[in-house]
Amino acid sequence: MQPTDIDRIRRFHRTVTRETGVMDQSFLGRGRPLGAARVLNAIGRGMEEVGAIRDYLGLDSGLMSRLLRSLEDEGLVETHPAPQDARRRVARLTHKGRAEFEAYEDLSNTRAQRLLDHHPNRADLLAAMDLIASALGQHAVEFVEADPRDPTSVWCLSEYFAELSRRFERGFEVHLSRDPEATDMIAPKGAFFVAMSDGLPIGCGGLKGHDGTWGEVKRLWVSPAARGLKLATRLMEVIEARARDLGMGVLRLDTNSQLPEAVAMYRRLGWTEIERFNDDPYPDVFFERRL
Amino acid sequence: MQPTDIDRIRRFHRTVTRETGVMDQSFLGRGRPLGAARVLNAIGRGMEEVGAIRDYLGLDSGLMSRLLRSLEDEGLVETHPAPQDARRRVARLTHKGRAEFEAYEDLSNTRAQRLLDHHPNRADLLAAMDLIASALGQHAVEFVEADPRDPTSVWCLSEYFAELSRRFERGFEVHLSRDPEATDMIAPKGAFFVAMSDGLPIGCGGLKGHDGTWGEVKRLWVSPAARGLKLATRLMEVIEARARDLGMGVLRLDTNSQLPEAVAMYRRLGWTEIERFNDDPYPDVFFERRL
DNA sequence: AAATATAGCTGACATTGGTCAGATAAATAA
DNA sequence: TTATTTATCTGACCAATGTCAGCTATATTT
Repeated sequence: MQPTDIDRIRRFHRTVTRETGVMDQSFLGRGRPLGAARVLNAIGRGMEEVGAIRDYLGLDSGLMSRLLRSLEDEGLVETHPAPQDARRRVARLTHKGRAEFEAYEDLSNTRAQRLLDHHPNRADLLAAMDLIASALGQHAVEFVEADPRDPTSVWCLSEYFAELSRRFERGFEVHLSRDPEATDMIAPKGAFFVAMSDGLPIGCGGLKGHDGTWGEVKRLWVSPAARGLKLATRLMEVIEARARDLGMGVLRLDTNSQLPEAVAMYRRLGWTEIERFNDDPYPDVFFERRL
Repeated sequence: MQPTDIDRIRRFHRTVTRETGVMDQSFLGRGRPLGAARVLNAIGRGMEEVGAIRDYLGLDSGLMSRLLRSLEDEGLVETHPAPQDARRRVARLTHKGRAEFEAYEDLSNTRAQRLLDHHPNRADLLAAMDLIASALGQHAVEFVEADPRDPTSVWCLSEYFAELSRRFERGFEVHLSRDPEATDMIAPKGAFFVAMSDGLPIGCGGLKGHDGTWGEVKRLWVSPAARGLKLATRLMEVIEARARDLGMGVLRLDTNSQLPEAVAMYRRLGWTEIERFNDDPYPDVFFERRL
């Protein structure tokens, strides 16, 4: 009897649920209830505001307060009133708390590493994980504004260029293309956005400002693992919204007929094809959209 | 900054943990604590013996007993002493319990279906899930003896034949090959095993008995998603153990040089290459092993 | 300034999950 | 037969989690 698609997903779910149970058990080994460990983790991962942690973990305010108190009693966490608003509090790890956080991290990392070591095909396994994480996390994607020179942005851009050089018949060399100056994609002239899914970059897009009169969409990239989830469309919405905020009246972009899914998307989103508006050697299709 | 392999696994883990949390929440929506829902689920999925359920869910005997009692009070479950051993008890769903179980199943199925509907590439997504589930569940694989004519066995065999016809230059047609009579792969003459991972078949292997004097390994197949995890080796161990139990003094098998990983495995396991011992048109490599 | 809203804390309480030491009844060994 | 082992159940207990109403201090609105 052939397993149905649903059977396969359910089996996946069962396996993975068991796995997270094992992980939780190993966390308990550090002598702290799971709730407290989760709060410690959230703080260690950079969440500072008590309210933000509460929302992220879905905790009742009373429970949150008590967990925080127990971490303070252990000497792992310090809380202070937020400078701008003394009703709110920010939590920070002490030295000891940082060490404890790292111990939990080690548990997770070791487990991840062992999985990797026991699998014959890392690349496929990781690609599978990226694909699933993107599919499951598609509603939790955050569009973060970033400096295009940040390491994360640079990584996205390098993936983007690598993809172009794979897909263009004649290859792609970024120095031959009109490489927008980073400062043109930074406020107040423009902007650059990275799509983050659970802390991992899975897409990016830039808005290059042209003397305040018009803007250009550049460097729109979505990780292969996240394609088909309408992420590019959502990135475009973010970029257009920003262009409107910056008072731009028109947006343009260039692309290439060797990227047919991109061309199709711009058409679908209501962009109109126009004449060539630059002398970049790579693009051969040009679009415009009035805001 | 490039995400490391560990980053990618951890992100996967976070996403999937959130997902299971959501699932658990939706289970709570039926007004029953998670523990009780899990027991109901185990029974619905065919686990009957109280002890087996307890082991599967990792519950303390006292807690198990109380959860079972609460399900009985709700009229969802009936327990009876086991016929062979009246100390043990078997639990069965009542009509009402069956309906409640189905309601939980619907929740899971609906969620799975929605994921499927929202993804552009079902085949890749499912393959990714199979790959990960096999990697994570590799230590929980069960080798179940089955009739080779069972639907599950038939499905494995059809996958096996499909693979052969893809990989053999001249294709493969089962009726041209020496198709062992199913009864030769059933006790007491032989055996057929299916490797089950969380309820899904991911591999199989048969032992064909030849008049009690010697045995032949047939139909050794491992699902593509589970390759590289030494599953074939473990299947071979199970088959050899059974051959010994059946008093066979020697095992033989035939294979094909177009399946180099299989040939390499037999060599690695200490099998010795021998002369052709049958007139099957497909194999061109023959092995033997004394027990 | 007074009223209102917000963020977090505290105490009281219920539920759930988990543990343990017997109790009971049936099976098995001596 | 009697003693021992096994499978489950019961009662007592505890820690963790979750919920709620009210409290305090600060910010915001009127």
